[in-house]
Amino acid sequence: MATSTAEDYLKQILLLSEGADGLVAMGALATALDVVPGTATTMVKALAADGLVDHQLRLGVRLTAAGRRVALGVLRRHRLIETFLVETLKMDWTEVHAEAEQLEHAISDAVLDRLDTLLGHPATDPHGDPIPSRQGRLSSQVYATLATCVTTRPFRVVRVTDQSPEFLKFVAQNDLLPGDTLRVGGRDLAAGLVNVKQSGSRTLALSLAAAGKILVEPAK
Amino acid sequence: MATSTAEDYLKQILLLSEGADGLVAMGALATALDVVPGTATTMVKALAADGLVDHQLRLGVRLTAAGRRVALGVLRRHRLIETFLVETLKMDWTEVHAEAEQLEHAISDAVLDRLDTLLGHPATDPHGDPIPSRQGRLSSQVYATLATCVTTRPFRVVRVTDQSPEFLKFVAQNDLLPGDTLRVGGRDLAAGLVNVKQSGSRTLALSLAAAGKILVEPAK
DNA sequence: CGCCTTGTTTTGATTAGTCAAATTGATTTC
DNA sequence: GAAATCAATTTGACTAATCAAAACAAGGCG
Repeated sequence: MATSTAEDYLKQILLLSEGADGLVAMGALATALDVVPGTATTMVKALAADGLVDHQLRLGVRLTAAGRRVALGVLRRHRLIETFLVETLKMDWTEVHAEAEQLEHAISDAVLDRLDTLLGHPATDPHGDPIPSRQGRLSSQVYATLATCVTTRPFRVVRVTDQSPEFLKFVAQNDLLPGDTLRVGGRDLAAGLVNVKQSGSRTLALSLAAAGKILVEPAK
Repeated sequence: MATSTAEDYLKQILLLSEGADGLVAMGALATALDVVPGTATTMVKALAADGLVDHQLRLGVRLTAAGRRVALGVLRRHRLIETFLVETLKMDWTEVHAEAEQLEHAISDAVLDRLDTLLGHPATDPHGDPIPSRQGRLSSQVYATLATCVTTRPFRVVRVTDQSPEFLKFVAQNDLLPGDTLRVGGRDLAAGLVNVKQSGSRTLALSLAAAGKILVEPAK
């Protein structure tokens, strides 16, 4: 079992259930995987037969312990590969996601361990996403976002939760990379805008939706 | 087109047609790919329909120019990956073949180019197999083997043409690695044996079949 | 010359993954 | 409380890759 397609389903279920109550809707899963809903239903039934997921008919799906183990393995491979592509091969931050999407299904544990060692056992990938440990432990720290943090103190960006090249490019061009510090000047909820104050008295406006994808922690 | 399976067929046809008159028998292809003959026939017909191979009914198959281009690309990926695994990740010489078999279908040209640069544009992989250039040029130098070389002068191993871990392990344990120098003491054709004299007056006997897999060039 | 062996091709089934479209179930909405 | 809406599931069909086993072609041999 555990074909590359199955791995994709499991990984996606894991990602979509983060934060939520755990049940992932079929529609959301199908959209994320770019298949029609019926296909997702069929595949989820097969995964359920293998004991990798728990399918609540008509309500959604959640990972079993076994499925979660597989999914964390895939996620570890994905994020270590991304880190390798950026750190070692100096590839563009904004494009490694797609590369890793392919490689995560082809790389063996032996190679992965070497990579992990070469990189010094990194805790997060270049986007700030935590890398599951070899034992399948995933740091699930809850961070504030630019949409939710207080305006009274400076913050440092720790993670960007949108892997699309467009968004990542925007982030890079506006100094919102993990590690960059800033402070939220204020929010206009009616207009759905967040004002960010950066170093050098520079100011930047972004939508609440975009702000919610930038996770931060108190600076210093 | 060019699924990962098709890539494997094309690569294998290229490898099997080396040296031979160019026509690869279906049986040999099927054996190399570990499928039944009928499967090879079916797949070859499909590749022929795509203009990647020339199928001579009942006689065999050869690559077209387009097919050769694809096959050389796969071979380049395979051998560069092997080199990377050994040089950069310090993996075991005898096991990287299987790893590369998977990765060669998942790696993009962008990543491959970085790898090539990182490794300093190597001309051969760790087994001494030539790496096709980005333009699809493949050095096809003809070497003597331990089964064919003269006994009057020393030689240096340049290539080992059997990727099985067992054979590679044997090679490594007996100082027959690419770069090692030696001299053929004599041959007993009746018994099918070759006697090799190594540094330190060490002597080693191996079968003609094994000797034929070790390519050499005049030392110094 | 006809038979037999060997290798190749065909045929019919199977598995994994997918889509389009019809159907079903559940929830709002009136 | 029926009707309308929306998501989920089912059904039937398709593609890629494979196998098992039957059918076939071509030489080689008696």
